[in-house]
Amino acid sequence: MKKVYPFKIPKSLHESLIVQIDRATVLYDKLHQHEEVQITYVVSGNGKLFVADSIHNFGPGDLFVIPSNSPHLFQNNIEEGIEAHMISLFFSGNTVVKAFAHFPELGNIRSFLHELGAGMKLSPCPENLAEQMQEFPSLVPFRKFTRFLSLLDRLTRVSKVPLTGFVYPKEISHNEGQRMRAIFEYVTNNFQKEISLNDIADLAYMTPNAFCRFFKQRTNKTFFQFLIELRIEHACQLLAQGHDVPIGEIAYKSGFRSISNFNRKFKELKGMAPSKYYRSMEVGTF
DNA sequence: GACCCAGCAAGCATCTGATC
DNA sequence: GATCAGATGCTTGCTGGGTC
Repeated sequence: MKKVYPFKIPKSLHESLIVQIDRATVLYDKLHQHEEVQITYVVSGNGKLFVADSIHNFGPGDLFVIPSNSPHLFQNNIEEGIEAHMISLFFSGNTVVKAFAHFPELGNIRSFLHELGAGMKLSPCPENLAEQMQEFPSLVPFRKFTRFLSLLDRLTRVSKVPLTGFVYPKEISHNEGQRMRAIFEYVTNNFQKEISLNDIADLAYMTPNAFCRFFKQRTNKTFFQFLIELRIEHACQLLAQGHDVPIGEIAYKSGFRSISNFNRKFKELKGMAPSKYYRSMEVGTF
């Protein structure tokens, strides 16, 4: 098995803020974590973002704030062949909180970073924030820093959607990381097929019972809860694409073998039936 | 008539607590 | 991390009602 995390953001001695542009059809495809807080704006591309115990669809105009040491992975939708274009900022949350400690004027930003635990999503991101993110790569260091302050200030005032209900308490060990990565990789590549607990436990070199415990301890949800969420997110993507595909076919393509079970799970997670979700996408209420 | 959705019951897979 | 037993809850298949 290949070696992966923990990830280290390359940073020079003269920079506290890293701006990174990613342009690729296949993004960095390993579940990873790093000490730096990550703010990512999606210019183009779409796919799935895995953060800790949660899965989110991403698309153009979305902005994500991923907290320190939160395991995550952006997976671009290769089937559509659209290149993903993302602009990301990385910075040490602890350093910023400490540096701002003596400036009462920055109290709101300090509290914001302190309470960032679950991360956040802005979908779609307000236009002024989107413009700010796209300007970052062309700014000189000083302007980059002042713009960064302004960005954080704006983020404290927008309405946010938390990314996850589970805050990772610590860094994952290397062995645990390899296991979790193998599990995520297998599931994301095979969720449309039937996956048994035995299959996935074998993959982790564990008994089914030990695997259930291992997975729950590290994600705060059962393996099948995770799998169902992944399948429902995929179904949402298919529904959002329109094309008048029957609900039954979408259920099948998302890995469900029974429409009634698909309907039930969909409603549990999205609060509405699949057909209602499809209609709401058509009239643009999302 | 076709499709979608929800309710129900049975069987089975999965989860959990206790213990080693 | 493994084993065991009991509890829990998930899946499946069937049915009937609603909507277009």
